[in-house]
This record gives sequence, C-alpha cells and structure tokens, in this order.
Amino acid sequence: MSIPAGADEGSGMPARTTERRRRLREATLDEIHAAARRLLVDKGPAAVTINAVAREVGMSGPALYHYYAGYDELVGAVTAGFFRELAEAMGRARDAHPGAPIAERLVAACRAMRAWATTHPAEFGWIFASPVTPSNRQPASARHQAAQRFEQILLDLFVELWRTHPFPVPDPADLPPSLREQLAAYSDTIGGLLPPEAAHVFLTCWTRMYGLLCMEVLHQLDFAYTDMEPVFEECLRDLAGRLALDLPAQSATPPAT
Amino acid sequence: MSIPAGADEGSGMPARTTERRRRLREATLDEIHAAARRLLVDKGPAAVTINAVAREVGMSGPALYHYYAGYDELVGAVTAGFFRELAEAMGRARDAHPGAPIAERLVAACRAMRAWATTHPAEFGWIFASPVTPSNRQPASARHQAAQRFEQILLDLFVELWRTHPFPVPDPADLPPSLREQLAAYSDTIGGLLPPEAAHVFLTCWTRMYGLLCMEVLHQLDFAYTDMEPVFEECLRDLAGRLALDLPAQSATPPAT
DNA sequence: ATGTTTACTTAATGGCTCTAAATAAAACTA
DNA sequence: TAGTTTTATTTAGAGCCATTAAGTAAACAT
Repeated sequence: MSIPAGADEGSGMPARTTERRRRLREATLDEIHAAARRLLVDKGPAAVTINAVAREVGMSGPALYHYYAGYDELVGAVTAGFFRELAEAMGRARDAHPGAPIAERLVAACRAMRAWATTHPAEFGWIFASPVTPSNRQPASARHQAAQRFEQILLDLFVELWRTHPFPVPDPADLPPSLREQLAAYSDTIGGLLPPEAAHVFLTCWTRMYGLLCMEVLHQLDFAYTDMEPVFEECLRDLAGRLALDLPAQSATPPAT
Repeated sequence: MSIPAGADEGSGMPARTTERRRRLREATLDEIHAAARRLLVDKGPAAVTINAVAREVGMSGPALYHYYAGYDELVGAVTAGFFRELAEAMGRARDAHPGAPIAERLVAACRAMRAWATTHPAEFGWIFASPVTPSNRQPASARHQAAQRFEQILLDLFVELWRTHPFPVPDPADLPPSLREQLAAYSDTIGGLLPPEAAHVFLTCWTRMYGLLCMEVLHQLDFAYTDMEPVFEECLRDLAGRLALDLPAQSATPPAT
C-alpha cells in the first residue's frame, strides 16, 4: 500500500535498527494508518484519538508514542498518506493515455481529483478540517511534503501546457504591483518554470477548483446544490475556455482508487 | 451587543420566566459568548471547551448546561453570533451610501465581508473549522438561521441588481440538465426572486468569493501568497466584469466593525 | 554472557464532556 | 405571609482523552 515515505515518521524513530525490525515497524505503521482511517470513515474525525487508534491496532494507549511524538504528528502522518493517495490517483489519470493531448490529460487529472474527493469524502474533508499545527507546517514534515507533491501534479501539467500550447495570460501591467511581486516570488520558488503571468493563471485555476472542492466537502453549498458534479464540470469548462484548451465535448470521469 | 435572537437558545431554556430573570439570563449568555470568543481568539479553537468557558465566566463546569444542552449547541450559538456580526458589517457597508449605484453597494458589501474575515481571522476560521453537527444543520437552529441571513445579504443585492441593471446570463440550453434542475429548485427556494440562469450567476460569484476566503483563512494558499488582498480584488474585478458592473477604478476598503 | 536498544506494559496526572444529586435563592401561589 | 415550585448553581462522579513516568520482556550487539 504505502510507498516508503523517506522522511522520519516520529520522534520515537529509533536510530540504528536492523532490517527485520525496520519491516516490522513499517507494518505497524501501516496498521496504525489503516486503523485511524477506519475510525475516521466509520465514526467521524472526532473518533480518531490516540487511545482509540491504539485500541483498534491491539495495543494499549501510550504504545503509540513509540511511533509518533503525539497526536499532532499522527494526524500529520495520516493526512500525508491521504495527500499521497490523492496525488497517485491524479498521476494515474494523467498517465492513463500518455499519447493524448496535454489538454485532455490535464482535465483528466482534475476530474481524478474530484473523483477521489467524492469517493473519499471523509479523507478529503480531513485534509481541510484537521487543523494544520505548526509542526505540520514545517517544510520537513511529512504532511507538507506530501501536500507539495500533490500540488506539483497540476503544476507540472500546467508547465507542460505552457511549453507546448501557451495559454493567454494577462498583461502584467494590468496587475497591481503587490500581486506582481508575489507572483514573481512564486515564479522563483517553482524554479521559473512558469513566468509570473502564467503562474497567475495557474494559481487562479488552482484556487477555483480546489476552492470549489473545499466548499463542497465542507458542506458550504448545501443550501443550493444537492449534486456538485455538474457545477464542477461547469467550472472545468470555464477554466478550459480561459486556457484556450480544445477538448472533446465530454469525456467519461476516470475511475478512482 | 446582541440583538435578541428570537429562537430558543438551549434545551435548558426555562418555560415561564419573569422579565428580570430573562434579562439576567440574556446577560449571562452574552458573558458566555464573550468568554468563548476571548478563548478562541487568544488560545485557539481547541481552548474553547465547556469547562474553560465556564471557568472564564466565573461559574463551575456543569452550570453551563443550564444555558446550552451541550458542547455542540454552544459552538452553534457562538458561530451564529459570528454570522450575525459578519452580516451586520456587510449590511452597514451596503447602507453606508444609500444613494450610490447598486454596483458600488454590492462591491462594498463584498469588501466588507473580506474586511471582517481578515480583521477577525479566528472567528471567520471558526465558521469553517468548527464541524457542523447534525443539530446545527437543522433549519430551526440558530446557526442555520444566522448563516442564512448572512447569505441573504448578497442575494438581496443581486436581486436588486438583477431588477435594475440585469446582468448577462448563460443560455439555459448550454447548461447540463441536472444543473438546470438544481438551479430551478434553488430559484424556487428563494421565492423566484432570481430566475435559474441569474441564480446560477449569483451562485458562481458567491462560490468564488466565499471559496477564496475559505481557502485564505484555512491557509491553503500560503504556499503561493503572503497577502491575499490583491488576489481578492482581482477576483472582485473579474466578477464585476462578468456582471457588467461599471465601477470607479478603485475605491477604499470600508472599515470593519 | 552481558549490556543496550526496542517495543511494549501499567500507573498516574490532569483535562475534558456530561449526568446525577443536592442546595440556595427567586418567583409564584394560597 | 407561608409554602411550593422554578431557576441557577454547586459538588461528586463516571468515563473518556493526551501525555509522562517507570517498569518489563524480547531482540540485538559485542
């Protein structure tokens, strides 16, 4: 299930350890994640407590502190797993038809994002609802890195689109200076892969799609919509027009993980 | 501070009571709200517990159950207060220049929304972050009603705009049938004040603005922006263009409560 | 064989929600 | 005015929770 995360998981991480132990530890971590997820899906976010997870795994309370320094770190690790799974689903959709035009692969990845979100509402909601503690905001944290790799997926697609079929961008002179500066800074942090104006278009698309999903999963639009699927498709269509993509009329939503 | 809410606050609500007691109770409720808010702002959402609030007010623990049936109801009442305050701020901005064109009053209300959100980040974040329990989703709950009155403010402005300066709407034939049905249903629930196509435009604007604020306050855009003000203004400008509003180049942000 | 590291256990502290029972004051009622 | 009800509050307690401390048994290293 889980690709080795690479980063240290907890502060209880042992220093020197043998291979057998390492595998056992990994298996226990997987068990812990699975138990936390089961509790989240079955009984809601409030049921994901250290004690309950430990009980589920079959060990008693404080034993979990050998795997995570505390509740926040456990939450961060579980969230990171969700980000990874979401990114994997989007990556699979992107790579499903390697020969397809970039526009179609981009839209496929976007649809995969919503497909994962709607088939895993508890997990996707957890991404927003669980408060991001200071420790989980550090760039070295598993959560931050997984979130970054998730964002990277759409960014990479935009970069490829920009290289091969550049989309219309606003005249930088039309943007307020403060925004221009921030876009220039962001353009730097992504290694200049997109110029500031193109980064602006990317961030606008990202914000609208991700924001729509956020509102959907937080039930902020229940007063108007019962089924957000066509709303998301409308949003996609609008953004596609803004990116001057030429797409077939409608393609099937790809299956999720 | 608080306009009488009208609805029963808690299940501990006494049946027959004298005027003096009613005032005392109201004062205690205000104290409770103020204490909860102080804890939220000073120490974060996790610090808002029944025990801590009671301690802050000066009574011990279970006394709060005479005012609220439990934690969820307390959270709902506090959230409702925030919604009311936010709506009041927007209403004041809307009414600040009664003779001004509707377009300017609409934009002023939108700016007031963000102004309140950014000057009260803890409170605005609480609106999203606090899980909406089933009891708070019932239409009779204080939270639901306050949220509705908040949404109503922009809706009313859109209705007036639609009546006096109708904005461009999509051809219903271009919308997928499922979306058309939902828009028709929503048009009904708002008493037909907007036809489905106009309701679609309203909901799109609402979703984009509110979603942007949601992402801002949940720190989902920190990876790119350090100051969201120009981003919000950009969004406003884009929506104004879509609504064919004619606005002065830039007006000052109205002060918040 | 001995000592260290790892993976746990139980015990304990202090906080939390919420219920139950008791109590004092205020308000009605006769 | 005397007695009863209603309201506001308290303390006690059950059962969660996170977290720390101290102890134990097995795996590993030398």
